[in-house]
Amino acid sequence: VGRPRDRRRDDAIIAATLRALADSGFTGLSMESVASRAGVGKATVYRRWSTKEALVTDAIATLAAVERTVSTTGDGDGVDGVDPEPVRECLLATLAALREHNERTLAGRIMPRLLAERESHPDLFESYRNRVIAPARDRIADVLRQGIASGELRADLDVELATDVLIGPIAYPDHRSPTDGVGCIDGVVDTVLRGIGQAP
Amino acid sequence: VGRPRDRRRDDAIIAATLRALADSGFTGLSMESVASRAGVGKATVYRRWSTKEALVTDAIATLAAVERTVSTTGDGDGVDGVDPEPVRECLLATLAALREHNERTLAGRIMPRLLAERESHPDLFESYRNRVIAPARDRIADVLRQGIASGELRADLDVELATDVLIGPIAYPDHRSPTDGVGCIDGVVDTVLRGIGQAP
Amino acid sequence: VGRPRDRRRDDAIIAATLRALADSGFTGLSMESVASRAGVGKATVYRRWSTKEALVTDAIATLAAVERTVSTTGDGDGVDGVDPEPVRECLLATLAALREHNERTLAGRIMPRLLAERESHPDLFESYRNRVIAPARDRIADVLRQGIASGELRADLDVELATDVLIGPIAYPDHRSPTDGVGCIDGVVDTVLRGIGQAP
Amino acid sequence: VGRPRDRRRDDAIIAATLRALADSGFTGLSMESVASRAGVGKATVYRRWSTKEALVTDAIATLAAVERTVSTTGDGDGVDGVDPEPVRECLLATLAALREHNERTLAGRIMPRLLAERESHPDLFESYRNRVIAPARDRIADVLRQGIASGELRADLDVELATDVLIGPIAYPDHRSPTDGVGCIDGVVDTVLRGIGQAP
DNA sequence: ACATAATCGAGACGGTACGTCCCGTCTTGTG
DNA sequence: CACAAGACGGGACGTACCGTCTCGATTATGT
Repeated sequence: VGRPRDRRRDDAIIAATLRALADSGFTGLSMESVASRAGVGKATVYRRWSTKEALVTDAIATLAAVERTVSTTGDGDGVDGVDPEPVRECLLATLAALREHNERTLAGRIMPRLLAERESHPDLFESYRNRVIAPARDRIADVLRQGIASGELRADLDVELATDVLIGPIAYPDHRSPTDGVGCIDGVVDTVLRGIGQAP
Repeated sequence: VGRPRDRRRDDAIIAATLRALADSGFTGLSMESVASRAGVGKATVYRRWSTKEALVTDAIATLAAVERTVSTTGDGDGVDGVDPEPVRECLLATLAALREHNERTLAGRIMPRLLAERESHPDLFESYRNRVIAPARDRIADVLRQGIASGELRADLDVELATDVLIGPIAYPDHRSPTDGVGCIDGVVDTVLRGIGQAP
Repeated sequence: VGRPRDRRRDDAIIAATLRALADSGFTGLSMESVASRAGVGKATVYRRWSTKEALVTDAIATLAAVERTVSTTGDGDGVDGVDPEPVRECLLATLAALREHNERTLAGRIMPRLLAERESHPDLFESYRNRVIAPARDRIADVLRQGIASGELRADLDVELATDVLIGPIAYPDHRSPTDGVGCIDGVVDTVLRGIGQAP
Repeated sequence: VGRPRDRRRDDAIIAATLRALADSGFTGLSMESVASRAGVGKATVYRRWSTKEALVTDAIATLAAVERTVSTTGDGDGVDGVDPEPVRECLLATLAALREHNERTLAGRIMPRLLAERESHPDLFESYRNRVIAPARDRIADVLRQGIASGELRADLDVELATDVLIGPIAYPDHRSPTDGVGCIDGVVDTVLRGIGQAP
């Protein structure tokens, strides 16, 4: 009995939390700013999440993982062999999707915040890793495993290591000088595919 | 005329600033905490740096770049052929030195802080990039160029791209799951050297 | 709309202000000490009075004037003549009431503070004069005018001057040596009544 | 041995102390402001007076008492009777001299400061009383005693009480409304001389 | 219909952190 | 040594912000 809670407030608060997290990080985030951004009274926030940790944890849990690229799903057998370089194309498509997802959603801006506060709040980054990073790495690893199966990639390939070197320039685009930078996906893929060593 | 300033205070304040920056980031850093960490009155800090920006900028400027590894300097011709794989060894040594420098000094803990606040304070991250990141990338690029000259590496290698894929797992070790993790330098170098594609 | 202000805080703040004013004067008074004395947060004080001047001005305005002595009111005609020396008795009662009021309330301790800072803050002293001093002088002047009307006092008496000489030892009891001092009301009244000159 | 102290600094410091005392009172006075007003380094002040109390005490001790009025000295017998009202004239001259001295020197501005802080620093006010107030009262009392001796004043006069009522309007001129005010010495003297009561 | 009870926005409230300012102590170089 | 200039640590105060609380208004629900 009594006035029921308005479910739309939940969504507004979560969205406001993600925006505040992207703008200020966990420490800089305050329940007051979340309430203000959501156009909601402070009591309405505290009635649902009693602590900042609980609120942010739930907000991170809603971060959608990158959607599975259509081209990687479906086949994998390559019985017809219509595509001469399916692995290279799949990698390019997957990495481009990751980059686009990173730049479009708040996840790309939230990650460095959580990474910076990993020492003081390791659980938050861990939650982010499971929700966003792990699925993204899985997309790449899937392509790599597919390539191994099809014989295009080395059989002794360490998938995790290869994922590391492929995802690095995507996940941390700020590492290079800003003048260079964008649109290097093709170069990264080719560099890693062929290797930098002189062919024997 | 008057009592001269004590130069030791400058050093103590800069050191305290770096520690505070590593612990709290730029926004979370307060002049009061710096003074307290340095065992110094607040007026002593403000007498030298009137704003937080000026103090942090100067502090970042003192961050020592990683020292040039001895093995990369010296020779490079390899005329006698005593070293069968000089490029691989040089890369391993350089990357290990970078990782060690990252973990030992505060630079490794300061970087994610500055990266997280790059949107609001791009100049600070830019300063850090020039002071720490650029020299570190130069170490790797030097080795790569040396390898190209000696014929061990492809002549058409894009040095910047190769640096990206090599430095990624070192600069951002937290990207992988913590259970995996450490000591993958050999794997990264070998993966990039040989390439992941099936040898033709 | 919103939570309404608690009126009891106003009273507590005003009372604390008067105490602080008596203890430290206007310059020495700080909003922080007022808040502390009132058992109130600083924001609660600033929400009501944005400046120290406004707060102290309002506090002084609440200083109650000395209440009108009962014996001076009421009659004045003296038709029955039952009281052979009504003016002397009335003066004694009035001056005693003033002294008692001065010593009991904070007004007596606040006055020298405001007087000392009259140069820098003349408005505060002026407010005090209107609230406390003027009513007190009026009590005496009333008695004097009544005495003139009844024929007990000189018709050509300058009421203001007579008030001056009568109120002086009451308002500034510290002027005399502390060893002498107290309880001289009778002497003052008789001295002023009879004059110090040899009767003609 | 060594450089001797400059005696002129002592005078400058004392003068600066009195000015600071008049402007800010004892609590508001700081050694720094004294040194600044005196055009002297802080160490020069502390070399001579180690505490603020010692400095202010010495400064008050230098406050000159009001000089004895010429008309009160000299004769006093009045055997020839050339002066029909010597007491009235002497009182007027003495009170005028006191008022002039009060307004001209810093003593008049220092007194309310010390009076306001009498509770916290009774010794300072006591020192001031002995140095300034007591001599001033003595000037009046001398005239009164002379008048008693000459028969012009009542033989049973309480000199202290009469001094109280006479000096009040001079010592505390701010008690009256500022619109009235100045030049009331004649009125005060006549009022006290003749008394306010109807002549019998 | 309508009383009930919980939700909701607004804002008061106490507490805390921080930058500014000021003071007394000290440490220089100069006379 | 005296003297000024000024560095130094410490502390007080006003500002701003946050989490908790209290209010009046609103809104479904159950009788």
